[in-house]
Amino acid sequence: MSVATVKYYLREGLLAPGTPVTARQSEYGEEHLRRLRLIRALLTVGGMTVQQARDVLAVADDPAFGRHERLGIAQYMLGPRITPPEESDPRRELWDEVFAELRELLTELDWRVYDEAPPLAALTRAVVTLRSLGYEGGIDHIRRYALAMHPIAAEEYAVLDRYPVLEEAIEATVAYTTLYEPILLALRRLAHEDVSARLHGTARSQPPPTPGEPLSSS
Amino acid sequence: MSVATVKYYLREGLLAPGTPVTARQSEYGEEHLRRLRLIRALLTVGGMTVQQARDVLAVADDPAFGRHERLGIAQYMLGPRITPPEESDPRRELWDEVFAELRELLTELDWRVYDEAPPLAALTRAVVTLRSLGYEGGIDHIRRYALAMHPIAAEEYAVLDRYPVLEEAIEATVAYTTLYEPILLALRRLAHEDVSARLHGTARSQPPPTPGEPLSSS
DNA sequence: CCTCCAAGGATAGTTCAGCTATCCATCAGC
DNA sequence: GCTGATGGATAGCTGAACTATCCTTGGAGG
Repeated sequence: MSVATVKYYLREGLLAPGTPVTARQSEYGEEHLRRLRLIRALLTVGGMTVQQARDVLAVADDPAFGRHERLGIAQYMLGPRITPPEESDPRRELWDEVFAELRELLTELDWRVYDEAPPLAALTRAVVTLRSLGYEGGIDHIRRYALAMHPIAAEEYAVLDRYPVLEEAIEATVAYTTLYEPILLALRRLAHEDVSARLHGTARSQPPPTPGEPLSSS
Repeated sequence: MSVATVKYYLREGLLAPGTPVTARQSEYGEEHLRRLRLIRALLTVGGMTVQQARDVLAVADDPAFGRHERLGIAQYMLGPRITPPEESDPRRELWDEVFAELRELLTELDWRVYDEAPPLAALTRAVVTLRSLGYEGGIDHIRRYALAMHPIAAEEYAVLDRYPVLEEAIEATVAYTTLYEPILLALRRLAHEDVSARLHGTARSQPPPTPGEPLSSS
């Protein structure tokens, strides 16, 4: 990573400035290196924008919040920020309908989440999109997913709760929340591959064509 | 969506040109609209790049492959394309170590996947990153995730197998694979929120601060 | 004490993706 | 024949994430 990039992160507020020893020299410690590694991880593996990373890390660093607030807020900042369509938008009706169904599901599952939770908006949008395309976006599917995810989330939370030092817990929250996402998605796809191979053993008996380049025909 | 954008998608090969009725007029049908909706969904909800969307849709349209190949290849094209570090790269050692562990896990689970499967590279990178940051990237965690995902993947595959018309099945594969990802991730975060609220009921008793704007202090 | 140059800071430039706007030629319809 | 919407090509725009340059400063070697 180049010096210019580090300067850029400093400018953008992702990285705290070192304590200036003199006017022309600042001191950077081990925590700066860790932070830099975390930033790179968020941007590359986590696929976050610099904006998002800044906001998340700002909360993580903000002593104005207590432990659980900081963990919770960090969570809130992590995902994409979806806003519902305008009142006037014709798609709003479908949105409201889906949102109501999802709320009902959450009530049924007895999940204690806020109506304003960003992931709920993201969930609503995804389901709305699926249905708009004419695909199965039924609540039964969602319920199955939800039931599969809950124990995993509980497990993860237990891991996070074991960090005694708040700063480390925050950073761990950010890291786990973000970096386990690609893991989850990759495993889903590997599972697809296995299911596919299992159902029709002959398919893809040879290594599949290399992706990345446009395919031969077409 | 503006006409200019549609032209752009045509140029980029995401959308098949209509059959030219005359030199100054082409005919677009219902399938073009569906394709456009799918493209928008892949780009916005799915978070894909135009490049990726093009490649995936190219396979979906390519009659040179059979049903299962096309489903499989589409899967392969969908995810991010990760390449392992160079042989010379010092991080390569860790990469190989993690990769070997993951292979072993997959063998233990009896999942039939290729060593070259892109999701496997993505998985490896995520685990490598976690460990590089000093976090828990143990195989036991991964196994738990894998066991949770497999039945879900099987269920999804069953849904896809019910599409009789190949073209529809392909498009459905792309749609489901991509659009269920944000659903999965959103549910994981909602589950986190529930677990957190459950463990310390007082935390976040008031609606959390609005994300999107820089917070007050900090 | 003077010079030198590495580090800090500011500013402008670069690259790429994803659009967006303009221009021009064409030809169905009046 | 004239018009004007449409297709096609080309160039421009915007934002994100860097990257390169320049200028300033002040401690260290001489």
